[in-house]
Amino acid sequence: MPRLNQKFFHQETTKIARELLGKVLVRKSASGRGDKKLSGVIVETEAYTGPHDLACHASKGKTPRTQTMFESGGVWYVYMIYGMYHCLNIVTEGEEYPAAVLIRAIEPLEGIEEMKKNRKTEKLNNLTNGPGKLCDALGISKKQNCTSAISKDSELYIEDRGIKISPKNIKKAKRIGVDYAGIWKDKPLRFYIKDNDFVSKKD
DNA sequence: CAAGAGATCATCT
DNA sequence: GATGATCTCTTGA
Repeated sequence: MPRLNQKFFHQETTKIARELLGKVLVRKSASGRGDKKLSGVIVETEAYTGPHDLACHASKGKTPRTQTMFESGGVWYVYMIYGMYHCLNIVTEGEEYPAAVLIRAIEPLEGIEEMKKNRKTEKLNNLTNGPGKLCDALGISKKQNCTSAISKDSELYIEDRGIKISPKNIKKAKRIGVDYAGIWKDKPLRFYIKDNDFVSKKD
């Protein structure tokens, strides 16, 4: 299966956010006994489009936390929020241009039993339907911050398995939880697959 | 079902 | 010292 490469992540951020729908997020971990492979189809994303975007962490400038966003597109940006959850983003566009796409929800594909263990629930539709939940299910933490999504030995990457999402079935909406962002809070920069059960919030 | 509160800490002022 | 790109649980209709 072809992995998304640097060329893909150097496109415009909103385009990437849309095109990530239907792609497959793959988490390989060599921890414990034997290799584990966890994966799911990306069904919801949000674009954080650059230094001018007041919802984007990097709009406050380059700091120890946001410097990951200034890397060349194709590395993971993982941060902790509310003291207890992690959010997974893929950095986009060129070096020194801070932008990223937040992966908000996936539909579980492989490793579902492992995800249930990680999440301590049996409910399939409560495993990965939110940014904090999917990090929990896939065992993602700040260890993955600033690691590559495109290098050969990456434990976390995105595949194109040929799933095509028709533009008709892509919904646009305002982003979640960014009410502080002035005129940027209502911009339609959230994308999700219409009628998918694993989307975190619908309008 | 909706609304509200509490959890809990890295980050920046 | 305040706050957040969230989630879960409790309460009450």
